[in-house]
Amino acid sequence: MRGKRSGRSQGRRCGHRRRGGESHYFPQGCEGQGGSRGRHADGPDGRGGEYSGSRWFRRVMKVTQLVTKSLRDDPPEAETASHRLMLRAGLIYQVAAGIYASLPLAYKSLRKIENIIREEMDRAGGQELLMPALQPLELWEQTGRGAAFGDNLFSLEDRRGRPMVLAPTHEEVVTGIVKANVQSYRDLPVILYQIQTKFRDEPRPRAGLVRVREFAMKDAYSFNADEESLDDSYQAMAQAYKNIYRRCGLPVLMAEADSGAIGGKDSHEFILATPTGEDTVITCPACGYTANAEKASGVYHELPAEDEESLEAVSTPGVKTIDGLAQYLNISDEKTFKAVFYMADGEVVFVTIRGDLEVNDIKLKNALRASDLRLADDQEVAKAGLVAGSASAIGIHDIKRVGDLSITRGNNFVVGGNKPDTHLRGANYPRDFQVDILTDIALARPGQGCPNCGQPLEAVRGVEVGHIFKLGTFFSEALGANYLDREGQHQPIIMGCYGIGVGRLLAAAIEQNHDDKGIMFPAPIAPYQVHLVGLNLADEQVTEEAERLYQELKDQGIEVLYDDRTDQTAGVKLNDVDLLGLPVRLVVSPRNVKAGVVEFKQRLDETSSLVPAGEVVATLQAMPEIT
RNA sequence: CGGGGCGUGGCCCAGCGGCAGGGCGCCUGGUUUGGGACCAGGAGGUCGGCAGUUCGAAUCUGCCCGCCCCGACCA
Repeated sequence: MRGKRSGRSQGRRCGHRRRGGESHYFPQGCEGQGGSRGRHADGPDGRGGEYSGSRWFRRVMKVTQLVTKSLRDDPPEAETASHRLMLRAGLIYQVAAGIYASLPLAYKSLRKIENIIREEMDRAGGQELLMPALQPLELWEQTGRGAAFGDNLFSLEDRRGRPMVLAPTHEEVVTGIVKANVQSYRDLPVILYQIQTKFRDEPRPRAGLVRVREFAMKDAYSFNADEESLDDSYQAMAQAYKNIYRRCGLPVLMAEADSGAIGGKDSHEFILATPTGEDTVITCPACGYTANAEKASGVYHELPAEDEESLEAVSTPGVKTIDGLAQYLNISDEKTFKAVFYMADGEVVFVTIRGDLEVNDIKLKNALRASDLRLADDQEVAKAGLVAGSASAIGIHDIKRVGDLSITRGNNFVVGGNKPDTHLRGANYPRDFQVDILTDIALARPGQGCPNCGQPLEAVRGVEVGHIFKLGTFFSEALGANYLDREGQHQPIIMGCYGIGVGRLLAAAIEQNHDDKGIMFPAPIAPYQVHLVGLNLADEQVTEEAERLYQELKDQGIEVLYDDRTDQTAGVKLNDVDLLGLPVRLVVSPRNVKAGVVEFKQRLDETSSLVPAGEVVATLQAMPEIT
């Protein structure tokens, strides 16, 4: 450790040098960080100061030493921004579909993200552990999840022919660990977490690191004796997640989510908004209500009550759609019922919903408790004796019927006549027909009212960068993970699980933070904080000054990537700087050296400024976000 | 799994029955140096694989493999 840095560095790290109340990144003290910065242990190559002490990261790098190179052209296979930019900037290397190597620059970012996650998990009471990726299939059969994952499970055999899997997640193993180590309510609660590689044989990997088949993931698992305790753990994790995203410089939406086939009551997704995202959340700008598209509910137009009219057939030649029907009869589509046919686990299901609404497949699947749900095809519809385009629940008895709550709101609807070119007016539920299940299965849409405050809802696309679940007792019951309560009774442990895809988070961060020139890294997850560029390094004075500045930054513990290439023109170098998108660019050039200044520019800013060479370090150290 | 697109030096692409090409990059020498330089010389490819058609196949046909996009799927 050589001296002058360490003291002030630690103070800085703890936030003491923040100014003006700005506190974007390190708002909560500095547990778990003590002394890891500003220490200059000699690295394995003996070059002092290039490695951080306890983390053993290389803190500085010369471009001429970097293995990877940027690409001049956009890779044609990459359409989404993060994928394109990560390939171009030399962050990732594709090995196969959905399988990537993280090259040194990306790996630095990933390690930073991991460390932020690690610190927040530890702060929330988590204990880190490592579990095997390779597991016997038998374990997955005990919970039925071998079948549930199906082809998404990477499977193989060991040399004795024993079926094995590459784990897509670790609930089974972690539950076994807890079962072996927890007997009493006194041992609970427990939160364990892991950051490691997981495998899912995704049917369609896409968008670079957004959806891959092998990926680094943080999963945490909570084990609690009762619901209240589970709630505490869940809230602690939710808060930890918020801290993580804030510290990464990423604004995320926390959305109510469907808890899935296994899940218990609560589930939330964390969504980073970007137009190329795979998921849609419905959100209320007025009150903050946010839910994913599968879960969200919206308030739709209420129809005034009317006296029930009698049922009457109308001829509707050629009319097969709701739009066509509304137009033909000159009525609003709100005054019609649509019929939709599904196949749920091989059984035809008849679904009725108001004509202006759409069926939410996930809600329907949950209502039916079906494991496989899809739209019925024409043959299946015909075989069930249903008339597509003119169907209604009236007179249907031998098929399972599901009605959306919207069919109870209003009177005198136009419905199918169950024979071609015929509809019925004056249809009223439940006078004219019944359903087997009546519940909310409507898809929420932007423009509908917020269920909390009634203001119009909006739809936002984004990438899911975290998901937390209350699991309940599914795994503990299947695997016999019980504890003894105060009365000496065996009880299944109540579980929760909490995941963040590390690589996906990086990809989503880039997806959200880039321009047409390249990446714009949020400082906390940037591979280096400063991109030092020497222009015209054939000039000895320039080289001397650039090297001096590099050394000074290195000595001050500032992470710097130094473009020391002598064989590239200014254009190439400056474009590479914009492409990689580190927070700060410093340019040393003949004219700057003559003037005794260094050009200073932030990636987020349009303009640069000239800083006296002697004040560069002080300028950087005055920036709260630069580490 | 359905639909579409694409596989040609390290990268981006042209060629589509008759000698395998261009740009970038790379190597050597020289000139250049603030937004993807210039000159001269040079290295580098079983044209994704297999089979077939043909005097002759990168080019036509069939099968297969791989990659990308849309959809399905995504506790």
